[in-house]
Amino acid sequence: MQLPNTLRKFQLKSTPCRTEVLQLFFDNDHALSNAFIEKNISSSFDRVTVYRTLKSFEEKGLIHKVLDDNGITKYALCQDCSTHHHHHEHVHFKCETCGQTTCIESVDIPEVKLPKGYKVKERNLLIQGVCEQCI
Amino acid sequence: MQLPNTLRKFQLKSTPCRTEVLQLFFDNDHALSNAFIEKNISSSFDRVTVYRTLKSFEEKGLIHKVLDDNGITKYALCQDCSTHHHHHEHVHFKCETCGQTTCIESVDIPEVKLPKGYKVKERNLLIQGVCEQCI
DNA sequence: CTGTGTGCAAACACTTTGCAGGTGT
DNA sequence: ACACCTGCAAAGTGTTTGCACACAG
Repeated sequence: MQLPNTLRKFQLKSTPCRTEVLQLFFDNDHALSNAFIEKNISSSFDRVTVYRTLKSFEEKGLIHKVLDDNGITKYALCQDCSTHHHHHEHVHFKCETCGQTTCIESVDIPEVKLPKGYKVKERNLLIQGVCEQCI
Repeated sequence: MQLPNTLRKFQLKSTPCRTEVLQLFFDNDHALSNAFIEKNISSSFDRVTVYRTLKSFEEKGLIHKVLDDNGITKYALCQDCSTHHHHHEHVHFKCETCGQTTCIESVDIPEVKLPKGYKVKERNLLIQGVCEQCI
């Protein structure tokens, strides 16, 4: 019963697809791609529906895009978006072996001093390497 | 005469396409995408040839991939690859207005302490905002 | 001469758009 | 009841592959 509540909190209608996608986000502690969701979702939804689900989740601030080194888009839950007003400036780690990207919530992106004239809006730090499980 | 020399230095045969692509990298101080090269190259080469040119440049260490927030791949010259053995851990800045991604060579990525168990291989810091010209 | 670069056609992968019909509130 | 979510088909965009020919060293 938590899923529909969360959806409602973000002004999203509660539907089967949305509930199951959200469930996946809760069950996995790494960033999810459209392809991953298609493969791992219990019911089968249209590829397009999943794309649209992710897009509306993002628009409402429930998830955020996570940078990836290859071209595919991944999303992760905004842990504290509701409280901290879109704070997701933590480090992301991508394992070269298993391909999973995890949010390292405990590590903030350090302050960076840019030359004059740059107006900073968003910062993304992606670290690549091998994760605990794959070593 | 500098272009063929550079190519030779990286064990790349000197051809018209390669020379002109390399020229573009020298003329522009921002990261280049395949599309940009196609549009701005003087002679006209096949889209595929440009892809392959970029790929071989990267393999030989002449250019490196630059992260981008949307899916398209961009490359930039490895300024010191020859001397510092693949050192391109500087900050990248992408302007939301003009879309250009520039390497901020002067700013290194600060040290980050990850939790135990992560083996770090590569680090990418992408800062988004508005650049000097677009403010 | 030989390995490799190039062009063309086609395939592939990921994502978006349009529209008709179904569903949540 | 109405807005909006969903599925299907199709198109769009970025990238890769296969093959025959051309070219640099």
